[in-house]
Amino acid sequence: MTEPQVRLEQVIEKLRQRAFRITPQRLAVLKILAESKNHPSVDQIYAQVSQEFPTLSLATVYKTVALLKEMGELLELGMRDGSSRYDGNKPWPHPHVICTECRNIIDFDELSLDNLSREAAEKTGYRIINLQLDFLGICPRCQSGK
Amino acid sequence: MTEPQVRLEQVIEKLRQRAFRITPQRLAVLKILAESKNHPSVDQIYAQVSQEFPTLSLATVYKTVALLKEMGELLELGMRDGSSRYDGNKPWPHPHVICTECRNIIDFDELSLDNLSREAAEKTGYRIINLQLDFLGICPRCQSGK
DNA sequence: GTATCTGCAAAAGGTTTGCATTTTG
DNA sequence: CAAAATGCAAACCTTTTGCAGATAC
Repeated sequence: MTEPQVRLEQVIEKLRQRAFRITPQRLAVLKILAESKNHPSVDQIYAQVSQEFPTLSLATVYKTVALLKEMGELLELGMRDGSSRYDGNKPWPHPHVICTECRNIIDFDELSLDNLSREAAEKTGYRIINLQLDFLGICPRCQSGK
Repeated sequence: MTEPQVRLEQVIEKLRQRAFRITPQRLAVLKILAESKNHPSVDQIYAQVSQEFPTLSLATVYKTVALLKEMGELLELGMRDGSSRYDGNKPWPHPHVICTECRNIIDFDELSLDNLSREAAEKTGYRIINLQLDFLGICPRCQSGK
């Protein structure tokens, strides 16, 4: 995991390079995402940043997220219900383990996806751009009925 | 791949066992799903069955799909955009390769997911119930600009 | 005959869009 | 000062829900 403040600087630099503006709202959203080990949803980002910026709108969060995604600086985790969760610290594809009860999401880095990707490309002829591997289950905490 | 007519009989039998009714609408939806190698969406199922049953409603297709899912006789493939595609022939988790241009979906059976599942369970303590592995890319046809 | 299923229309829920206003560089 | 970003509200789209009427067993 990249240090949050380092990661934040990286993304700010990328924004500058492409002449996007560093607004206070963006900066606040960026901060949350740079340290996002909990894979927040847009709603969660909004809720957190709102405390600091009461005038912040959901639309702005959505637009910021879309921008970062387009820049390749944000990993979008599409949930099955149509909503998404985000990882702004490690924006490349990696496996996740998702609790279907409490919706907690953790990384599962023991498995590299590069080989799988290459293999799929060879066997199918597709040019593979992206992949998503999700394990769905019940986390230890929810198993114990906490 | 199970022969479509065999698969159809299997599912009908399961429905009978649980005292669900075999309506003409259900039967028509079931037929499409039993031979679904193209991983149809609800809309596509609806469009196809509508030709035979002009009075069919989307809601009925959704309800049938939900029932089969609950019975474990249908695999739901959650797309990132909130929509879903279905496999009624092989209802257990298996990897897919998805074209982001034409939305064509093919199976990628060279890779077994059972070991991955077990490994994730051991390493994380989660009880793994389900998993989804999707490769996203451009199919050969779309690469050639057809 | 009765519990279940169908089909319509309305509601839901996350996300996107249009546009007037504000702000950044 | 010009171009870009914000914030509001309306629009979108797939899926879900409630309910009256129809139907399988």
